[in-house]
Amino acid sequence: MPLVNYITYIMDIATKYEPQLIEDKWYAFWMEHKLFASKPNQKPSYTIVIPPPNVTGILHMGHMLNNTIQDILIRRARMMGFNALWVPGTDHASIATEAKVVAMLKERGIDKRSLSREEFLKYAWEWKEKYGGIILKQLRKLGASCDWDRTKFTMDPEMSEAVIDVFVDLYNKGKIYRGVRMVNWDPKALTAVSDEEVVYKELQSKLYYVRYKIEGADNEFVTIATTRPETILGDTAICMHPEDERFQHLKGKRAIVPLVNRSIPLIFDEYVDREFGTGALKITPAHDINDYNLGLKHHLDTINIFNDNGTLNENAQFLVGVDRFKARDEIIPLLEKSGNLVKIEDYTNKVGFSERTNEVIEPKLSVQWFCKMGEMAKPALEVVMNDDIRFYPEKFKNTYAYWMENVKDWCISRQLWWGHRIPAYYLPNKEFVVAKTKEEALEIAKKKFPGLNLTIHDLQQDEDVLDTWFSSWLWPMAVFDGIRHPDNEEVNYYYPTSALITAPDIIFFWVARMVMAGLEWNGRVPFKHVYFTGTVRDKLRRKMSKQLGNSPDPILLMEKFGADGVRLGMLLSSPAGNDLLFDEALCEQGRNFSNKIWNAFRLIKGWEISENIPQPLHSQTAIQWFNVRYNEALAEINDHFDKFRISDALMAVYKLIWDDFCAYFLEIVKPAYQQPVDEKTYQDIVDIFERLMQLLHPFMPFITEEVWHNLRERGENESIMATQMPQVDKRGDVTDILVRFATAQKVVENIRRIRAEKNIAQKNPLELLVLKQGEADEAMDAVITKLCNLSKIEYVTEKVGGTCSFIEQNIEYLIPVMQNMNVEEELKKLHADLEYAEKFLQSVLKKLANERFVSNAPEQVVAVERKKQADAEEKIKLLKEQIANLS
RNA sequence: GGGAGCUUAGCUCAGUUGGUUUAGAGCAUCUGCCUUACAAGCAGAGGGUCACAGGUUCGACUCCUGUAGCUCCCACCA
Repeated sequence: MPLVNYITYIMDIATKYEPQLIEDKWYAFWMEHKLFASKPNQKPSYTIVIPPPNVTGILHMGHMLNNTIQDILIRRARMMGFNALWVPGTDHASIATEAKVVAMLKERGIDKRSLSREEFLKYAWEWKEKYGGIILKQLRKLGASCDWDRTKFTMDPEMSEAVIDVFVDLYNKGKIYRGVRMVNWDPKALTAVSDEEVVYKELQSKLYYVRYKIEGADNEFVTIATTRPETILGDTAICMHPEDERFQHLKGKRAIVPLVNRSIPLIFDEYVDREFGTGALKITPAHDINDYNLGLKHHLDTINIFNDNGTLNENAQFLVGVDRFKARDEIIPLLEKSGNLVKIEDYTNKVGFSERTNEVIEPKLSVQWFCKMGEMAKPALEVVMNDDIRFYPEKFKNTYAYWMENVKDWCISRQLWWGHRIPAYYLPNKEFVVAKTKEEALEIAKKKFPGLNLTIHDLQQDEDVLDTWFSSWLWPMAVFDGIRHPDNEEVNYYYPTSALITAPDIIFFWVARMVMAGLEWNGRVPFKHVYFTGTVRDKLRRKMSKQLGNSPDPILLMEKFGADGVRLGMLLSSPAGNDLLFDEALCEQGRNFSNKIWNAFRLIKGWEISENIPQPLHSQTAIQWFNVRYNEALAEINDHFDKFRISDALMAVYKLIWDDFCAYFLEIVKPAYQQPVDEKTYQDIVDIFERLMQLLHPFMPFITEEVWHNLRERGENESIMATQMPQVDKRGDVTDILVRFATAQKVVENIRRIRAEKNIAQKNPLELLVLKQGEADEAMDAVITKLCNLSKIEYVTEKVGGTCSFIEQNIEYLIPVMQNMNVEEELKKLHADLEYAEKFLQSVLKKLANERFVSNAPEQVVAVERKKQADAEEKIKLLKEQIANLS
């Protein structure tokens, strides 16, 4: 490598911020000093409980967004003087985990069915200890400031006990019952799933027209249309609309089911849509929820033709043992052969899939446990509608209200082994008792049935476990042991939690139920604010998915851009509730920002400090201005946080640092090349930089800690995390300096534009003439002089030839230009300005000429218009003079 | 089928109770710069009849009505 290139190479490395080592170093430091730990104390609490990720889960972009926001809120609260606690943990995720374990067993050549429940659970725990909770480790990389010593798992012994307590309590209150219902059966997971766990997808399918012979009539048929011809084998009626003229003559008759030759009644019900298909509907009460309801109403037989795994059973008589989809294909030729198939049409319909296994849901009649929701929903609805709990964005209140008003009972049993086993114990006489333990169950049973002479061996515990959400809904209380010990110090201190950060798709599964549970067992809401994040999508608006391969690995992203960079990238474009269109370019922007800060830091550290030189006026002015500007931004940022506008808050910090601090402030106070900086200015710069790092810390914890530590001498145990966030200074009206500085900025921009247009390098000094009478603003002039490399600013009363000029605040500024000026271009620009000003004046005059405006609008508004008029007229006058001078 | 929400610059979004010059930001774009913190950078510039059509008002991006398009939620018609 040639020497010159080599030097450039070394310089490049030095100027880049390298997050990897720095991030690991500081995370270890925070852990070592237990800076995330919290215990109840005198300070007010600020609590967040993590939405527990599946114990099987690995970090994806949704987690990144969600947890970044939680960390920001927690870190900020900590610095705002709260005792901040973020409780981490994982969810046992019955179906997902059981599936993983079954898969693991299969790999080892073990069939789940060959194992006893106890044996299986042993493997499951083994799996959990070995592979579970990876996600929590990954969160550390992100910088998550969770109190890790408090990590909870929904199947920890005390958590499980709470779940069982709650079940028993609800049962005793009469809110849990056992019943035969049509449930959503997942034939792959072999369990019922709740309505919320079913997702409907549109499918291209067929509509089969099949005719049924009318009993006792020759050559008379009724034709139905169905998408599931295999269920014909379970038909127990045909239904038509009572007012449908086409079928009046069939009233009271019966039909014959094809193939199985069963005689079934023809019934009439308004449920049937006369327009659809043939107007006749086959009824299979065992395998369709609507048919089931009609069956109840019309007292129909129920014939279950499916096994639990979705194959046909003996009741079907045909195709026994064949899978339901294969049976659909195979029954068609049979129907054709028997002369019952009329025609087949293409048809698009919606089919329910299990969210967990992606298997087509089979409606199935079975005995399940249910939890009554109606009574609990009422108060839970109330607290959201009256803003005891606030939703961000607010629109989700509607969704929530609709669900709560139409809430249905919750199917809480699952036919799995991994989970909280239902504490119901069956007796030899088919009765059951519900109790916390088998021993307690025995006591109750003995009292209830004294004649049975029961022993512990007569009791058989229910084989099912509870829906995973039946433990999740207790999470905000249970992590503080607030179910078993409702009045303990921790739950009294930390509960209700401050904010819940979650995704809107679990508003019913989880959020609503937590509210119910909180009110039921604690009497208070579980959280004050609920912030709903959007869905993370790719830049083409597609959801992140494994199949599309459009989901980046967050760990790799953090290695590439730094955790700080990725955190920033996640947030830069994600207002609450709006989908985040993720693009690596956003992380790049985050990384660039890290680098910008890093270089500002390098700049300052490179200066020599002198106690012997006085503070220049421009530096003094810049410091005065920046402090006011900081205060203004701080107030704005606080306001954004109050409204949970996190990305707006970030943008405000971002601009404060990049635009105000780097682009203006540092450029003003920067000493000339190889010149020292005066002590006073230096100290103020460090102070300002420090306060900026504090403001940014919640968003970018790592780089801010690194810079903060190196700005001054720090003690071994000090951390930016433990500092107090600066507070808004409300004293005095200080907007004057902001206005004056803004004007100075305009002047600077004009001079820079002229330099660019005239191709005059920054190193060549310019003179600035100001056509103004009265006092000069020396402080701002000093700033302008520094930023624009002026040799002097002179106040004049008359125009000078050979100058470029511009107007700011109706003051004319002139710059003598040595080179030949392009008069034509100058004039063109002036004419454009003039045209703009005149058009503007016209619009103002038009308004003022409107008598109704003048008489109706508030005085203030009219005054503003008159001021606009005066200003515009003055500007036009100046522009005309300039044009005259040049012509 | 029912409900909610959205439509502002090329993209993603702000725009607080109607009136602060003729609508803002970030990114992207264009032009010129390797200037001594930073080319992952600096300086400057361009870009929008606020979806459409009406209405209310002295005045509408903002309020009302209708139309079109998009998104989400709920229901689950075979």
